[in-house]
Amino acid sequence: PKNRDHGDYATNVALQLAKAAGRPPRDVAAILKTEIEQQPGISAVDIAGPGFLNLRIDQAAQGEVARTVVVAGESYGGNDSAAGQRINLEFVSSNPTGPVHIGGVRWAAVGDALARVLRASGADVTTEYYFNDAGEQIHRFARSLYAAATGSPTPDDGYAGEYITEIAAEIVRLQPGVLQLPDDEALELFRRSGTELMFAQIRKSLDDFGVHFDVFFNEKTLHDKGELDAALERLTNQGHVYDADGATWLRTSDFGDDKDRVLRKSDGEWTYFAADCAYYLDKRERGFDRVVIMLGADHHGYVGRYRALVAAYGDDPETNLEILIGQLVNLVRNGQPLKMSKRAGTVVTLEDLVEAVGADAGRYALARASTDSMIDLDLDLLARQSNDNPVFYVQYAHARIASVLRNAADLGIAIGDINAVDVALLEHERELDLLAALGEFPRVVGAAAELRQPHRVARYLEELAGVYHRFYDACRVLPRSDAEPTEADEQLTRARLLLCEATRTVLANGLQLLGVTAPQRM
RNA sequence: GCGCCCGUAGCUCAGUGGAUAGAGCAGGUGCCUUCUAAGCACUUGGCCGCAGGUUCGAGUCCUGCCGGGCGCACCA
Repeated sequence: PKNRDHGDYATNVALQLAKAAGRPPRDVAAILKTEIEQQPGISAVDIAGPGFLNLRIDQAAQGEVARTVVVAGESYGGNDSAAGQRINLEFVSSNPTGPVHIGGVRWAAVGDALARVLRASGADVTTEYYFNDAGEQIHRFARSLYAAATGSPTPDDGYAGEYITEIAAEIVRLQPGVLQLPDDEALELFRRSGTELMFAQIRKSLDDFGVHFDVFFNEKTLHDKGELDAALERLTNQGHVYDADGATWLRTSDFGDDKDRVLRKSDGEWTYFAADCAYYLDKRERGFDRVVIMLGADHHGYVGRYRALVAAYGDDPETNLEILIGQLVNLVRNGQPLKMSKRAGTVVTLEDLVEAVGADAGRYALARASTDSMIDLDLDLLARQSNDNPVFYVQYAHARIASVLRNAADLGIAIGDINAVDVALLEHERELDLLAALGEFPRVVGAAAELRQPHRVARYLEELAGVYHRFYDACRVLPRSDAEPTEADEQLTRARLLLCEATRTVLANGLQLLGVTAPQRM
């Protein structure tokens, strides 16, 4: 309950059951009260208001949370809310024609945190990055590199920017003869080497951000292995493909899409969507029963066709597919919106963000917001390293505890035999608040996994950090230098040290789920 | 025109149909002669966009409207 006057735990289950039971809520509550009162660890059950059940648990049972947390250690927070699910989680997947820009960064932070939260909740997760290294945009990329290498102007439909000239120069350095080759051969070499160098740069920047994908999947392999043909054949056999205007179409409108989609254009080229069809099938054949794709709001129009292609295969879009749409990131500097323009050189990349504010501040700022809301990222604010960014509030709590534990060790004070600690001594209001908060963690992680909302973990950590700071302020852990502790004092010290270690564990585990470091000192 | 997301304190945002709507920042007043003051305590600040509806109960669900963002290709 929000209000501790309503007990240590509260439930509205009697209100929920009243209709089905055909009895007034308070009558249902009375029946439950009798049952619950007999359970071990329960000290009181009260019926309140329209039929809430407010439970109080024994002091000792409350304190056991601290011991449970410390014994579980790094595994505390684990739960089974997503147990047994085989999930392929695709995110970022920005084109290998340039660095990961700020839009993709949000998914890197949120997607990676979601993967961690799902794993902690029992899911078998493979994270995947899809490189669109086939098709027209790669040819543009190659032409842009070639132009840059020869000092020609950027093609009208090409890519500009410093990274193009840098990569072009790198290719010329590695392949000194490239400019003497015939045009088509040179272009092919720029395409191949350019995408490889771009891959490497993208992987490096993600790596520096602490995001490590299990699989980097190249679209080109779908083409090379004939998987588009196989997908087309399968969809044709299912009876959902037709020819019109010289093109080959998938009748997605049969499955709720706005209009049918072209698989193969009248010029014989595959569409991007055809590759999507093959890619989905590839994932399914690799054994994933749930294909999860995170997309920016600027791509939400694809949801309909994705669902339709899944249905066209005979799969169930409700269970086999999940598309998570996240709103876009606005870049702000000094409170003014920053327009990104490749020509003006104001493109902000993942590398820029890490360089400007560090991976911790960047990841936390992105991961603490609900993906349903647009966020403004103020680079100056983040770089200031003040408590404008709540990450420092949380990290500070961790560092503060680490300091207490260091001091305890210096004084020769140890928790000792963990089973001998008398956790019933933890009875101060601030201690009980802290114990209650610690006990919530597994449920928070489970909910974050189920709802695909890793930001819940961040918000929880901010709450927990606050509860700890208030505990720290009210409850002295270590003896003062001028004190002569009694045996009772020493027992309380050990119990509080255990509570500190438990809190430190949860803060560290939570930060780990967000891919943020838990510092020993600040 | 159609579709998705948002509208909660001065600002940025939490809030899984429950009890008196929260946090950070900003503003005000205090607290370091002993474990980290990147902290704590107290305080100022709310027609939860508007109007209906469902419900024992709505910031939360439904409908309509207003305002903002994004999207509606044989592009990628």
